[in-house]
Amino acid sequence: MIEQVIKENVIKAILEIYGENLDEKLISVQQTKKEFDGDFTIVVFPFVKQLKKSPETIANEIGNYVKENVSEIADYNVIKGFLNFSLTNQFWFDYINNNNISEKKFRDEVDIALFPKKNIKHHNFLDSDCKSNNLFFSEKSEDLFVIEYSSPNTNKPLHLGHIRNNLLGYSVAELLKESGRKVVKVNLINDRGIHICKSMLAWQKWGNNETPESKNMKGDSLVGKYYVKFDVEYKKEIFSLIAGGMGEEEAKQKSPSMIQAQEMLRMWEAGDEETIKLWRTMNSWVYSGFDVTYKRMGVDFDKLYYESETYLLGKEVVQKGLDAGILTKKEDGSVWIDLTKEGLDEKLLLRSDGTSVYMTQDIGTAILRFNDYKPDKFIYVVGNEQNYHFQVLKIVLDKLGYDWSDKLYHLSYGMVELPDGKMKSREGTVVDADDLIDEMIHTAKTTSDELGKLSEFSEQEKNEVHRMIGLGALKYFLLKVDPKKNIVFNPKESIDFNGNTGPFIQYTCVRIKSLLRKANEQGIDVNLKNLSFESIKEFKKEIILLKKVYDYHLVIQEAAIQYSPALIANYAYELAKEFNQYYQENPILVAEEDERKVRLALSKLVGFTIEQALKILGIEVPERM
RNA sequence: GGUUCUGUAGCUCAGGUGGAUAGAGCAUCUGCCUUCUAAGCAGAGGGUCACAGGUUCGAUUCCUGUCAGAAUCACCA
Repeated sequence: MIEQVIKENVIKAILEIYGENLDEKLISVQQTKKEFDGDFTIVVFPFVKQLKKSPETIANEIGNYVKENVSEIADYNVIKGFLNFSLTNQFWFDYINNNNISEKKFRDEVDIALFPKKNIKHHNFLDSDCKSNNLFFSEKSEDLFVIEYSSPNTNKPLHLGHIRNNLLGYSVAELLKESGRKVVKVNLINDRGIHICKSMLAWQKWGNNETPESKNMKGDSLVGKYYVKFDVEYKKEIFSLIAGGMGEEEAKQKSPSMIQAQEMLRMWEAGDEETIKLWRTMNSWVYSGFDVTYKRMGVDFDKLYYESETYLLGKEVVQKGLDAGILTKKEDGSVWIDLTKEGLDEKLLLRSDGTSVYMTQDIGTAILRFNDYKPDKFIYVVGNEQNYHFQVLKIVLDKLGYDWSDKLYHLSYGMVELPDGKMKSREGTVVDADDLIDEMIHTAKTTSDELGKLSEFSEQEKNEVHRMIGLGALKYFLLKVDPKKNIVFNPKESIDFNGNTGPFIQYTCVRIKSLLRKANEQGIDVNLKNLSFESIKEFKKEIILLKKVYDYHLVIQEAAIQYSPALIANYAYELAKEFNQYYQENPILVAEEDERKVRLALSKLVGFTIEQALKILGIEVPERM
């Protein structure tokens, strides 16, 4: 790392020139802003107090020393208190030449991940070389991360909010892997509970034995239809009870449908055969629907947990806590934990009828998962509407004596809202996941057909490209935003395909692939090794691009620490934009031989880096578009 | 009311650990395809970084307060 070298030499300079030991924390090496000459900058203001000279003098004296002592430094300049260093071209030449070590294992992995369909002919960035230890691999960390995401309820189809969750979870997992951590992706399926009973009850009462086959409907949609139906009938009942003179709270409790749903939950927890059978059937419909949607989104899991298999453990633990006097039982039989000392309220852990609630189940699954993996960190990708829930969960586990509770991390993300507010499943104001994906792919197809660049492709190949672009646009749209911020999605304005978008970045990558393909056809060697730089006079724009590539591993580490794919998305965009400028201004294939080799090598390196970044976002790059 | 989060161009968003003249995209306007993919490039206009204090050589960034918005505080999940 050249930054470290500069830093160390600044310290040495200060020691030798001024005889002072400078606190390392005062030195920050940052990239020089574009408007100024140089590659890396030291801000000397923090040294002024200790060294008792003017900023300009200090900067010049340090600059001179470092230039003399570090061979990679070509020159320096001083503007006010800013000391700007320029690196030698040789440094960047070496950088390209040294970053082309062949890594077959890596090549195979990426090849399979990126190009599962071998029938499309493609140029692969990795087919010769292009992976380096110091550029793309960071130090291996032994930390094991368990990341839970998706966590669907099996009573309704997935909507746009779930898409954000799934993409975020998948992407953070990929990001952590790329940063050198070990990752296990898990999905906790909320397959039981009062909400599931609601759709079961509605289907039983009004379903006329409909099945996904008989209605030719996706299973999750069919079940979701009955979840909505329950709510409609429930509201009607409350309305008529209130009209009969009952108070609203009482009406909510005494509505026949609600009482029946609660009874069904009791039956379920008691293991009633018929209830369990219905539950199995309807859940299986939902799972086959989810499978389709997960596949389209391109997300996957290493391990599935079902709440129906973990909630009993939660109940057991709660009982133990009760015996130990940590929890309290009220007269009606309900079990609570008192968190008033922590500045929170009392929290219910078991209902008066003995059935378990959300918190009970989460206690159970947390313990089970810890025992399964003994991870260094648990990440829960769950919306910010549950901030309070996770705050409580950590405290409850801690109180119950689980000292690993501080390993839980709630990766809280913002809601996806419509222009007029929140999406609500029960009221039908949701953007359905399958519908939206269809729309995105359709828009990609329309645009693509207008441009007409895929005329040589078969229908099947075209569809594959449209799928990649439509999903690329959707994924980038959702992932480029800081996770904790809310996203407003306006269904009337379609998601962009131009500008700061997924397709823009994909397009840049496709252009590079095209270049390399043409070079290949013309018999031009695109091997990056042993490049000759002697005949190259101007290398300025190339350095700007290389600096961006050089940033890749820094961005990965920072993004991993922050659990933020948004940083990767923005990086990919900046790199793509930078390359497009370069591409526009500099002929590559028709350049003179040495220059052509260097430019191709650089293009290849950039293309590879962009594709890597997009892979972390779950975005694929087609061969043409 | 308590807790947490957000507030940057008309709109959607970037702005590591405080640093130089706050950046992109969309939208509006102007140029660039007989040369490697124009889903592109170049340029113009557009800002009291919500507001007020504080910390210091320096604050969009850190601290406090105010205002505005969101989430949550359920025998829903």
